[in-house]
Amino acid sequence: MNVFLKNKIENSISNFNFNSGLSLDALPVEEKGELMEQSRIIKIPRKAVLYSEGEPPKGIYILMNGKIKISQLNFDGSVQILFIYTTGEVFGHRPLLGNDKHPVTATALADSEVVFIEKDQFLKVIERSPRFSALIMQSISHEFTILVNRINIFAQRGIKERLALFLLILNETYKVPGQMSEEGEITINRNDLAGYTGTSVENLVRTLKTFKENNYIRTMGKSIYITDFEALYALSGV
Amino acid sequence: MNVFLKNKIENSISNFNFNSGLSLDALPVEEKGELMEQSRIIKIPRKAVLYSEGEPPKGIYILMNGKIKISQLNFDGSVQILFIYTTGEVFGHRPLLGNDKHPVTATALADSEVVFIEKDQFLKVIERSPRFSALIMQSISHEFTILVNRINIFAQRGIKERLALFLLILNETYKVPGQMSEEGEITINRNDLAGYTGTSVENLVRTLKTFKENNYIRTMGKSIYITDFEALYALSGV
DNA sequence: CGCCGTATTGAGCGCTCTCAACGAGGGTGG
DNA sequence: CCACCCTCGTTGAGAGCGCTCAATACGGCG
Repeated sequence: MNVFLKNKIENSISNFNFNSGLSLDALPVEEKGELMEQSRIIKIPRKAVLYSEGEPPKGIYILMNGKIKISQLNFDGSVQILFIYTTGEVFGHRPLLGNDKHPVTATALADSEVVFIEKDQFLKVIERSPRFSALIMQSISHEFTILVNRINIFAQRGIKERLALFLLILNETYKVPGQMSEEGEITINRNDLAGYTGTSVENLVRTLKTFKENNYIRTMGKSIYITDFEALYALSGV
Repeated sequence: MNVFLKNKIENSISNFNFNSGLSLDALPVEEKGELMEQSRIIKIPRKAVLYSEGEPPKGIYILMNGKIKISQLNFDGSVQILFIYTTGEVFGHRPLLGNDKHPVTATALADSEVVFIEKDQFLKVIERSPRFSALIMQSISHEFTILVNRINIFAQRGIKERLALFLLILNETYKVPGQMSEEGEITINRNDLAGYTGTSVENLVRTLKTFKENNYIRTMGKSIYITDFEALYALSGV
């Protein structure tokens, strides 16, 4: 894939996904140190729940390695996956700041490790550091924009288009950082992918099949690899 | 409608709508004064556009009276309405803080007046006031939660359910503040209501018709009045 | 080998969309 | 004042998409 197209696609995708929206790397050393001094590491095995919908938030989390899915349960029992976080991403801070209970459930998709920072510690550092406040406002505002874009996708596009877009997003999520290849191994299972796309498993499988027949993707076991980025990009209509 | 039920419904609806999410009333007098000193009032006649998708944000707006719709255009020409702002609401601050271009277009649904505050002035006050920063972080974080809930709605529910929910939201938007009656006159036209619900005009009309036949709503001319809040609430499944 | 969770395929139905036509109401110009 | 037009709302018919239910493969693990 030529580099111009690659950039164009990544650029568009970034309007619908906020991997590393909030990075503590941009923080001055003092604030970062202060945050980290009370932190501890939590291990979450695959399928374990980090927090559940309805719980009061206890602190914020930074994902060190693994994958965490953020999902919401419907009254009818169906599950919608909203985000999948990967290494380096910060989460759990928004309900803390907004005085909400957790609106979502966080579950490990793979064995994961997170750094946990206590609510009080986090709020204390924020209060003292305008720099940190500004960083958070910037990140959440940007993420707000991204969610608005997503609502549009869900309200207006069919499953083919949505899946095309989410595969491109997942490729970003699953590709190995620092590696030149733009192709990631998407290891999410069909049920979760259906919940992410907002459809049933059967429909998801059928759509994947047509993508395979068109050589947009290929599969090995349960893993999915994108073979034609441009086609998916065109299909997603973004 | 008994007061217990009314509260339950309003409470649930507030998870999907953020009327008055950010209110400057909670600001200390000095900050508010500083913000307002450079402000000016802009009149926007019905159907006029306040700002368009893709423009760089110039400042923030406080709606004094009227109604402003926030919409996004799709590549296929369809329009999704995301919010409808009413008196007292603040908007346009998020792209400013997130360094984004406007992701949406703001159009007057009725003759409106807004207070406009310059970008620089707004950012200056924020920088100086941790109190203001905290207020904004709280508001945007909460709004983020609401958008997450909405994505779920669009991804998982059919048109009947969505329309039931949005009618309840619009009732809050259109009811006269301070008036005891919980019933508002929803004056939005069919095309906009379809764009808000995320469906076609024809489908919208049909769904409205079944609501009328079930006595959930009644219409007078183009206005819609809710007659059975409980039924719509149950239907919305929230 | 049998079990269980996951993936895939098939069939049929219902919902939603699109295209098309018609109706109602308001405004304008003759 | 009336005829016309334009916008908005409503109704009908047919096609296609996406859902559910049901059955069948597949693969790891005891």
